[in-house]
Amino acid sequence: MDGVNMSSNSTSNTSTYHHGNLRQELIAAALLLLDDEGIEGVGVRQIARKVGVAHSAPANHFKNKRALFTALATEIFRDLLKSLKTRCQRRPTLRESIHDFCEAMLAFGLQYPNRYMVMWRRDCSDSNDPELNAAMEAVYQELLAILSAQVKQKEVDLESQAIALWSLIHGYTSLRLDGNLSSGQDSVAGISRSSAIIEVMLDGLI
Amino acid sequence: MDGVNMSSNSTSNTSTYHHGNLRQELIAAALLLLDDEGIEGVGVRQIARKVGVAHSAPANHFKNKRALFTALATEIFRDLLKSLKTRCQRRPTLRESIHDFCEAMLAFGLQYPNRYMVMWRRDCSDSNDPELNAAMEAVYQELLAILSAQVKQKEVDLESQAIALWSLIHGYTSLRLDGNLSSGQDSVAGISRSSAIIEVMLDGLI
DNA sequence: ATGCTATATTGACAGTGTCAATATAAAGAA
DNA sequence: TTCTTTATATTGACACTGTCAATATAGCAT
Repeated sequence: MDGVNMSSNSTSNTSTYHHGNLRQELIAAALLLLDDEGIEGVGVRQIARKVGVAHSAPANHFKNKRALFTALATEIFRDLLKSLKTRCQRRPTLRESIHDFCEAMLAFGLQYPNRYMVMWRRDCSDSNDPELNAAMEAVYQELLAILSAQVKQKEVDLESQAIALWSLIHGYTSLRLDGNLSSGQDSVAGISRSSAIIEVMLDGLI
Repeated sequence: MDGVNMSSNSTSNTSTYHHGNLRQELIAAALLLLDDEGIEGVGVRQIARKVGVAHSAPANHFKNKRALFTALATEIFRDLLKSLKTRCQRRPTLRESIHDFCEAMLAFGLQYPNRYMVMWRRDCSDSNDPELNAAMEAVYQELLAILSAQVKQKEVDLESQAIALWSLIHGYTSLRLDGNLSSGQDSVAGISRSSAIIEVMLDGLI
């Protein structure tokens, strides 16, 4: 209640008491571990070991492993959004905008496959966490904004079109990352498979 | 206490030392456990406990936990295929056939959410297992058969159309099961959301 | 019967997440 | 200053887990 300095960190403050800011370092270490060893490699003790603190130190910053994964997923969603915003400048046609968005999403998944999977693994994180939900919603809203700016009105409502596109790109990326598409299916006739399936969505199946 | 003959296994069905078809019972128990407690609840010891055998008995039938999940996922894929085959009789129009297929897939996911997730979790199972891959491929081929029977030739090749549809339904189902679609989005204007997004795919976005 | 092999049990080991008790460092009040 | 309170870190324990090695048992072929 001192009220002198109100410019900094009125909300998310991880103050520097003992270790500096352990919370941030824990998440950074978790990200490294995630990239290197996969989801299985991300454990409370493992992370603590990596940072160089006692095995139970993380408990001060994260109630439990689930809370840690929740923070991790939130961070990743925010990174994804940043990546989308920089890679998808506004384009003249809706077709190009959609292609950009989808390609950017897929690119993020291919670059950080484990991060991508963690984002959607709600069994690892707290499904009801407001910050996590907000971070995910922000990404979806980015797509919705593209559509609502230029989409033509059809018999199917806008929201359904957004969800369809959202499902398509997420489904394709997931299948790719999980290795559930036969190899050699990544491209066809010189163009990438992702471009092709977006074309299907744009022009219709029949 | 000693002296009493406790060799008479008073418990269950076949009280033989050698269990007969333990492998099958282990998978059955794993399925129950999966439905009830989620993926986290499926453990080697837990399953053994459920069946009533020693904690290390499963090792004779499954090299390790990953092998167990591989067999489990294979079984689930086969169940899904059976379910698809019975629910999707051949329909007069391609539009109806596709709707049937997608609705059946979604229905399976909604009925057995944990089973659905295990199917695609390649980090739990052995990605290179030929039986597992064959079981998955068989489901995909079912969709491909529907398309190739009736689809009109367009500028985009058939395989891309199949992958697009495959991605769409899998993506939508995953989003639903992971709770990543805001509630109240399950239907719109009286028809199910899944029907709406399939319409988007069929007719095209723009 | 005697082996042989498949299968089941037991016990151990290293690893995990989480909790309770304790220690220490920093911030605030006297 | 000194004292107190609070926030953070450590230690040790507990009940788990998956996996391995050694052992026991059952069933089958010879």
